[in-house]
Formats: sequence, structure tokens, C-alpha cells
Amino acid sequence: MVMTTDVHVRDLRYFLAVAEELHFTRAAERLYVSQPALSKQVRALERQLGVELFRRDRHGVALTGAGAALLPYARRVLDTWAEGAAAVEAVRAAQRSTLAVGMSTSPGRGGLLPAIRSRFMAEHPAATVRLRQVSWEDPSAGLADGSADVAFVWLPLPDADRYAWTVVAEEPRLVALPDTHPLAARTEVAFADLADEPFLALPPGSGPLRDYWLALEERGGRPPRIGAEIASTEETYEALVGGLGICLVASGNAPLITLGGVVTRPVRGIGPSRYALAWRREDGQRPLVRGYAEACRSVAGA
Amino acid sequence: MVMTTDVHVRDLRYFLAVAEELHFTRAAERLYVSQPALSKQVRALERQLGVELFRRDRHGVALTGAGAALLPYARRVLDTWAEGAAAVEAVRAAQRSTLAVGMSTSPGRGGLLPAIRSRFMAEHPAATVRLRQVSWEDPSAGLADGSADVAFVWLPLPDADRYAWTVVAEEPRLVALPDTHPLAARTEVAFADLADEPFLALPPGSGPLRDYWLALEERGGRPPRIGAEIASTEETYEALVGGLGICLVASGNAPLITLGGVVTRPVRGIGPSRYALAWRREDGQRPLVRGYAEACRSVAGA
DNA sequence: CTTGGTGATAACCGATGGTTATGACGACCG
DNA sequence: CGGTCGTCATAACCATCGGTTATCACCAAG
Repeated sequence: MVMTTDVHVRDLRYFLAVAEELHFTRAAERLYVSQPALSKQVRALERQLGVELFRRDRHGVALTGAGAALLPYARRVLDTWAEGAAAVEAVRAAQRSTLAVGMSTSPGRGGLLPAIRSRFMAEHPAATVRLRQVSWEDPSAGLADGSADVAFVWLPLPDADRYAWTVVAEEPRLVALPDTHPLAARTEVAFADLADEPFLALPPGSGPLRDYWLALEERGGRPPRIGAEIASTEETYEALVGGLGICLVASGNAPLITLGGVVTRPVRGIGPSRYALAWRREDGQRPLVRGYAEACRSVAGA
Repeated sequence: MVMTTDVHVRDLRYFLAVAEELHFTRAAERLYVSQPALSKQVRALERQLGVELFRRDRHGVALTGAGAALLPYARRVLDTWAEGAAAVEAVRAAQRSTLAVGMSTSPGRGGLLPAIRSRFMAEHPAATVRLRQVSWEDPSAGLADGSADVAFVWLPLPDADRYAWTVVAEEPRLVALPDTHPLAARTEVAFADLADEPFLALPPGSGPLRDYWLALEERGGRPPRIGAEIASTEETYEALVGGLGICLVASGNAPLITLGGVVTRPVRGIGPSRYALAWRREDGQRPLVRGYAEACRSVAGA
């Protein structure tokens, strides 16, 4: 017993062509299929519906009552589907010409973003750039879950083999302290003096990146003290002035938190940070992704 | 390059189920298919449209922009198709409960038709009987081209193996003559006296039936003279009074043409005619066909 | 009787749509 | 932590589908 009343829209298209031509051979060539294929499909449709759609006799092909009943619905289904497909195609076209740029905090760094944008738009005038703020939970800044096509990220990136990147900036890491902190009096501090301080840490799940900003490598195996977890610039600032802990920060980001009550100082004995624009490896050939990366390189290289 | 934007309606149904459940496994069991089948079909739809319909990530399944764009159209297509299928089904139901009775001329014979009809309707109160007058060109009275489900026919029937029948009446064949004809004076004539007369013949294409009413068998190989061809009772009457020829007629049909100027006389040396209700062999089990045949047998047998 | 044009049928073949079994991965929980 | 569960994806397999070309049966018209 066949329960399925589902049709292939193609069969309705075939039916409609025959209904309009009342001639299988002509309908078949209009549809660019062979006449036997058309005959077979129409018969299959008739079998599926349990009803004759056409009367074929010596005098030609004619619609039966059932065929006439089906006709308007077939037209409506085809029209509706055409509209639906067009709607989907419109979305597709829009998203093919839209580049989602992920970032955890604003890249800042003196108009970097507008500079890249204008250079990029010059090459891709039809494109749309959508900036997307991504939670610090995601060290890939939206690349992993597809919410971004390119993203400003800190190296090292987890799942590094899935991504490609170009380095935007290599900057020393500073330490951010409340201005009431004893070390705030110095113009420069050694990392060894910081090692026992409570640190503000990125959320778990940010993987190697959390370890990196805790400077795990430079600690020689001694675990850091975690003063609090931070998931935004504002939280970081509040945690600093609240004395919950201190943290490392890239020099390019220092302006974002050195507001009242917070100071940054250079740190000796610690490697620099690398900020990069990254994209999924499989997107490396997409014109917009390529174009944005090139614009980024040329701006950062200047 | 895939040109075809055609979809299988089933795929839209699958898509809709997933969009409503936002859960592949639950949607799959609602659809009574396995989860992999559902996954594969949805992916295939996405591939066909060149767009992601759902975002699958750790937090579950969600519609993408394209998916949301498609959703209302998918619903409309499904609804429209449901209506169309229902419309076809209505026609199918109607025609399953309708019996088309073909006949070349009215069977007459003293209320035969109403008697069968009332007996038939007693057994099948929901049925509809449609009488259908069929051209004399078709000796099967509509069975051959499907315009009748059962038909009153004269035996022998061409393509006899395609049909089954029950004899309604076996009647002597009379000769119909203009009353001005020399033989009209007799009360009975021998066929030998008629053999050289011009005969009115059924249209070519009526096959063995034409030969039968020309009594070809009784002529022993001598070809008849054809005075005219007739395709209706009226034509026959006019041809008779116009003197174009004479013809044989079943006694049950004699009243139809013995109007002013035409007489009928018994003929010696010629077999009787057999009038039957016939149907297509493959319809032998259809309840309405069976029922009408039974009603016919019981009326004719009484 | 042949010829041309109709739709139907046959034989064949790659793609489709389903199945079960299994995998990868995150969430939950001991 | 490590196991188990539940999620969706993948693999291997198989019947049916949807197309092809070649051919037939039939009829109208030379």
C-alpha cells in the first residue's frame, strides 16, 4: 500500500507541459527529455494518483476530468516553488556578497578596521561587510561555528590546522594593574615578580589561548593563581579596579582598559603577542575572503 | 551544472518537520524514516539549493536565514499539493461511484433500462448511472475508448477476447422495407429474395458487425450491394423511405423505424440476432460493473 | 503497400532514497 | 576525571527511480 501522496515537482512540470501541448512528443522536446521518459513519468504520476490524467486515443491526447481538476493546483505548486526557490536564491546571493568579520573586542589600533574596509571595498564594491562581536568563549571569534567568515584572533589558535591566517600585529605584552598595586610604581616589571599574583583568566573552553594569556609557558610548570574569569573588556576593567587580579594585555589593547584607576607596565621575560586575521582553510579561495585578507595584509604591512 | 530547481515535495515535508522540531532524531521518527535518511535528504536539499538551511552546532539545530526564507514557501507548496491531491481524489471517488452505460441506440425493449436501473440502484444506492449515446462507428459502444464502463452491444463483438458479456435478448432479424417495395406485400420473405437488393450498411470500422447485419455468412460468398451507409436511427429511416436500400433489423428495434412509410417483415433462412450487455474483461471485478451486469441478468431472465 | 508520425514498451544504466551499523563529539553524571 | 548517553554525520549496501536508445503497434495519408 502506497501511503505517500508526495509528488516530485518535476512530474507536475511534465504534466503541465503535456496538458498545455496535448502532445507528448512536442511536450517532451519542450522539456528537453526523450518522449519515452515523458510518457513513463506521466504514467507513473497517473499510477501514483490512481487516476487517468489524459485520454490517449486515435484523435490525440486530451485531459480527463481528473487531469482538469489537477491542472490549477499543479500550476500553483510550480509557481509557489518558483517563488520559494527565488527567495532562497536571493538569500544565497546576499550571503555570497556578504563578509562576516568576527572579533572578540574591537581591534582598535588606530583605524585599522576602517582602513582595511576602505581598501577592501575598493576592490569589491558590491560587497557588504558585517562586523560581528563574538563572545570570548570562542577563541576563533566565530570561525568555528560559521558566524564569521574571517576573524581577528590571537595566536595560537586551537585546531590550528583548520585555519589559515595572516599576522596583523606583533606586540609586546604589558601587565595591567590597578594603580593602587605596589608594582604600579615601577616603570617596568619582571614577569617573575608577577608569577604569584592572582590572574584574570579567559573562560575555560578558550583552550590554549587561556594558557597563553596566563603565560603558562613562562611559569615553568608552576600553576597560576586564578583571581577571576573575564569575558569582556568591561568585566576586565572592573576586575582590575576591584583588585580581583591582574592580567597581561597586548600593547595595542592597552588603551581600552587604561582608564581611571588602571595602569599598564612593560614586562620583561615574556614573549610578544601576535594578533592575526584568520579564516577557515576551505574558504581560502572565496573571493571576498581572499580580498579581505589581501586588504588586511597591505594595510598591516604599511 | 545543475539546472533543475525541481524539488521532491517529500524533501520539503522533511525540511518542514526538521524546521518545526529543530531536532533531526525527533523529526525522523515523526516522519517514520530513519535519522540518517532524514539527515541525508536534508543535506541533499541544501546541496541542491546551494545554501545551508540549518545550522547544526553544539547547542542544537537552528534555521539559517535561507531556511527561514524557504519555510513559508515550503508550507504553501505542501498545502497546495494537499489540496490538489484531495481534488484529484474527489474526482477519483466520483468516477469510482459512477457507471457509464454506453449504447448505440436506445435499447428500448419495454422499459428494460429503467428496470435494470432500479434494481441496480437498490443494491448500490450511492452510485450514479450515466447513460452515454455512442456513435455507430464504435461497435463496442464506448468500451474500447473507455467512455463507457458497460455497454449494450450486438454480438459478435470485435476484439471479443477483451470483453465479457451477458446476453440480454436473442431476437429474430426482420427486414425493414419502404412500404412501396414489392416485397412489402408479403407477410414473410426468404433471405434469398433479398440477397440482390441494395443494403444499408454500418460504417466501415465497425468490423464484423457490419458484415453481420449484411448477413454476409448467409450469402455464401456473393458480395452484397451497398445502397448507403448509416450512422443513426434517423439516417436509417430516411434512407429506407428514400429507397436507397433495405436492411436487417432486430425485432426489438423494429418499433424504432416502423413509422410512416416503413414496414418490417420476418425473414426465413437467417439466424437470430443477439443483444448483450458487455464490459471490459479487466473491469469484471469492479463492484459497479458486476452489479449492473447482475441487475441486467435478473431483469432479462425474468 | 509503403511512409511518416503518434504514443507505448523493452532493455539497460547511473543516481536516488532508503536501510542498518558505526563514528565523532559534547553533555551529563558517577 | 572517565563512562554513558544522545546528538547528528558517515559508510556500506540495496531496491527503485528516472533517464537513455531502440523498437513496436497503430493510424492517416500518399
